[in-house]
Amino acid sequence: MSTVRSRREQYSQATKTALLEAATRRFAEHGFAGTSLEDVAADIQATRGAVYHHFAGKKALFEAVFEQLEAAAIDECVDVVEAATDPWQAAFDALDTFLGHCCDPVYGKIVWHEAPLALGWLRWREWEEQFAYGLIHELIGALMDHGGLERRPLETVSRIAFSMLSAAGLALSEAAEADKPRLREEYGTTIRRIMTGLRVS
Amino acid sequence: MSTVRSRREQYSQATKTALLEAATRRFAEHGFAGTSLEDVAADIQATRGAVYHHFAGKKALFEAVFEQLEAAAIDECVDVVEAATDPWQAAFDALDTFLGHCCDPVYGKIVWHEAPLALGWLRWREWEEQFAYGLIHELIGALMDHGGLERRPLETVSRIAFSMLSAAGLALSEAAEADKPRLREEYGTTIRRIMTGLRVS
DNA sequence: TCTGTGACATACCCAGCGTATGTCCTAAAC
DNA sequence: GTTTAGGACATACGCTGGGTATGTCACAGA
Repeated sequence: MSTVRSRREQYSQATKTALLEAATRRFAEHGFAGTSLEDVAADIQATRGAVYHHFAGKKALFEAVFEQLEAAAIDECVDVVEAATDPWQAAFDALDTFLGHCCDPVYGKIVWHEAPLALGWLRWREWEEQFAYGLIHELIGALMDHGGLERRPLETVSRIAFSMLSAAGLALSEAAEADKPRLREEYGTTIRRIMTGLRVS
Repeated sequence: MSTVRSRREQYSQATKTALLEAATRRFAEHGFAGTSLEDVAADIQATRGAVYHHFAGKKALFEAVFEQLEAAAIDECVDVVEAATDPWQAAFDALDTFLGHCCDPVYGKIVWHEAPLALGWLRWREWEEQFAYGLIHELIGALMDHGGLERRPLETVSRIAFSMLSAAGLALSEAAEADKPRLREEYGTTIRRIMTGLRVS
């Protein structure tokens, strides 16, 4: 997999990684609008030229940060889903894993707080479609097919489910560290209760 | 109520109103970021000086637009709530009124699409707390007290309810005109179904 | 050793917000 | 009727920050 790399290539890769890390910190701390590329570059003793060499622009840099965080989170959710035996357990385990991730301040702030602001709703959902959205679709579809979940328009139900998760993610990401366990519990049980309330058989 | 106004005052008020209207159109069409104060001013044959005379800045102008739209919508919802006889009818009527409002492209775009982007989540929710949020709190509280709605942390339930409305508002505001009736129906029945699923008595 | 190219740095342009200052015109005071 | 104060804008400027065009240097291959 990893071929032998020239020193140049290694340096370049290291720079890109460092930029991503710095950008992640900056975006999480100061938000998208409050972060200038100048600052990000300065954090790794470079200039904006380096940023524009590795990324197409500010948005692209943010998207790279976003994608990295989101991919990690979704991967973990997919794992627990695949490990589950019935659709309800799959959905609830995924929910719990997701809520756990949202307690990470960096993930919460960037994915739920900043991403819609930075990318706009449209691009944000395009990205989410690639990640969470597909999983939600799948989970809810499975619940309707084999879990006795009342059959309703999948798109609408998915959007609503997504919005509930978004509310939880937002709440957790801006909560004080001390409140997170309680909030996580509250959102978890409430969302589970809402879903089971839709069960008809 | 309306005292006699000097001509100057009348002119000034007319300018301010015209600015608000122009800004509403611009923000609805091109979004917050895509609208420059230059354009808004030019629309009424004025300069940015006029904008800065009447409003503290771009955000303040947007907030004025936002407040105007939101106040009108909430007022109408409050009316139907007050006309209702039981808490479930109140909640469902308010929901329906709300969904109706979201079909207005201007309201939908500005309040649900642009406002969070323009103001950030925090300031947005501060505003919403003043409008929708209070009403939702009240409605859900009443449902818990007298409607047999399962008693759960009010704050969390309100946030989740709010997020569902937000999803509906967002979906309706970006839907093609032809899809709106169907979507409105789908979101309405689904949300009602979710709420009744939480009834325990 | 020479040349090409990748990895940046530097320098510049431009949009757009905010602000400081200027101007005109009205309304009131004298 | 003249003066004066202040409101309602217009004009001009500074500054931040994203994007782009160009320059430079080191490394890799011939």
